[in-house]
Amino acid sequence: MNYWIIKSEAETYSIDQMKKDTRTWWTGVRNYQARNFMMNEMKLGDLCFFYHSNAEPPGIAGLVKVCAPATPDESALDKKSEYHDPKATHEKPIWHCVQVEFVEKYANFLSLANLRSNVKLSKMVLLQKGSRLSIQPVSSAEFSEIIKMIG
DNA sequence: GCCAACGTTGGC
DNA sequence: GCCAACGTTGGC
Repeated sequence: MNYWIIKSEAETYSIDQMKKDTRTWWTGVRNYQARNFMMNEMKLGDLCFFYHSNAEPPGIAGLVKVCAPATPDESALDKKSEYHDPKATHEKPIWHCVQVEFVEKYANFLSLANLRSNVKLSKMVLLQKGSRLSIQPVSSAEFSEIIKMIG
């Protein structure tokens, strides 16, 4: 089992919307490193912290799990989508995404500032300077430490 | 709203 | 293949 953090702008797609939808394809990722995590490393059942970026405050809002493996991201092929990529074709879709399923919304929202205050998490990808990757790996030690903080 | 950090693009 | 210019991310 691997662990992840997936970011979403709270204004665009929040944990509340995730809860309402139950399941959603994680479309719109247009970064190769993040895509490669979804295509090559995310496994069914992997747990992902749901992170609100560009939020006030930013932080971990809940938990989801991978419920379907990566398939072509339809939004890249859809001319009307804001995520449309003119270089993507049905033969070479370029972008792929997994489906995730709602697990939990945390009663104790865990802010970025709070995460930074824990020295055990200082190596986390999320907390490195200039780290903007929208899908990031989380070690099992980091995962259990965060679960402990959420309580 | 600012701006540092990062990824991508495209000229050469 | 280099690298300047540009667009985006995301914390503050």
